[in-house]
Amino acid sequence: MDQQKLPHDHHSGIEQQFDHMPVPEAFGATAELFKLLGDPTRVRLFWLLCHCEECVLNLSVMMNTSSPALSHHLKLLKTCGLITSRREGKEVYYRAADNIQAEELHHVIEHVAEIACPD
Amino acid sequence: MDQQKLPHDHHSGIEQQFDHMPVPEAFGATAELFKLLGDPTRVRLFWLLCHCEECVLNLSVMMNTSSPALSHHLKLLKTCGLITSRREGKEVYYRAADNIQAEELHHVIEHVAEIACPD
DNA sequence: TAAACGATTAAACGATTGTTTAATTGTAAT
DNA sequence: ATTACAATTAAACAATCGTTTAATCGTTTA
Repeated sequence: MDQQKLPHDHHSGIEQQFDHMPVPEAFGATAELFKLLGDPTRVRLFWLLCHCEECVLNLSVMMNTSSPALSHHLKLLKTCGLITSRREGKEVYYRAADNIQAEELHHVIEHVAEIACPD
Repeated sequence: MDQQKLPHDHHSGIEQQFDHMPVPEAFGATAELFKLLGDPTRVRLFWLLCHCEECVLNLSVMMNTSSPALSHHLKLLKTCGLITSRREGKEVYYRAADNIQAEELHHVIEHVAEIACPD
């Protein structure tokens, strides 16, 4: 929102206020996070990983999804830092990351979806 | 997650806990909301409407987007109840809806995007 | 009632996304 | 080494999404 004049002047004082409107790029990372949880499989998977740490095979059964598909979703969630993983023998365990973004998004899921979370 | 046995037993007590795991449908509405804000244009538009009430033409200039495109996004946001509109003469004014979902998502945007919000 | 203006809708296009199937990598046990 | 098992990667496909262009709808004013 640079200094240009708006077509209509509704006397809302909006022009001065938004001369310093954040540039589009400022929202890119946020949109990316939301897009990640904008898939039914993925938001359910993330919610699940907020409540347990499990290996891919168990997760795929809990989620009723093929493991290649799940692996794909896990990779996306991990790339954005929403979940972490550790290998133990042949298995890789995933769980929600321990950061503010993950906590806040978990909270929103609970609140918006009105899902009763365990413990 | 019905009563079925998991492939691996990691003794985490996860099986009992998630016998009452929410069904996939429970996450549908939440995913829909996140998907809505998973677009850079739309999340920026929503953020803008959290801070002002404006007509489509002004919004399209602020957003640097064509009005048909903007109209499309506005419709989506309105359908999910994140924004409201009122007509005044030839113009239609939009603003963020006054509900918990909108407030909470606005808060997440601020927090995650680390955007300094006016006033 | 015409003309002008703001907003919305419709159709079409290119781009992105999620799933499937098959092949591959990594680790442990025989 | 070779077999078995868990996880990931690759390629291909249908489906969805966001933008553009053009046409239409609704309201106000001349």
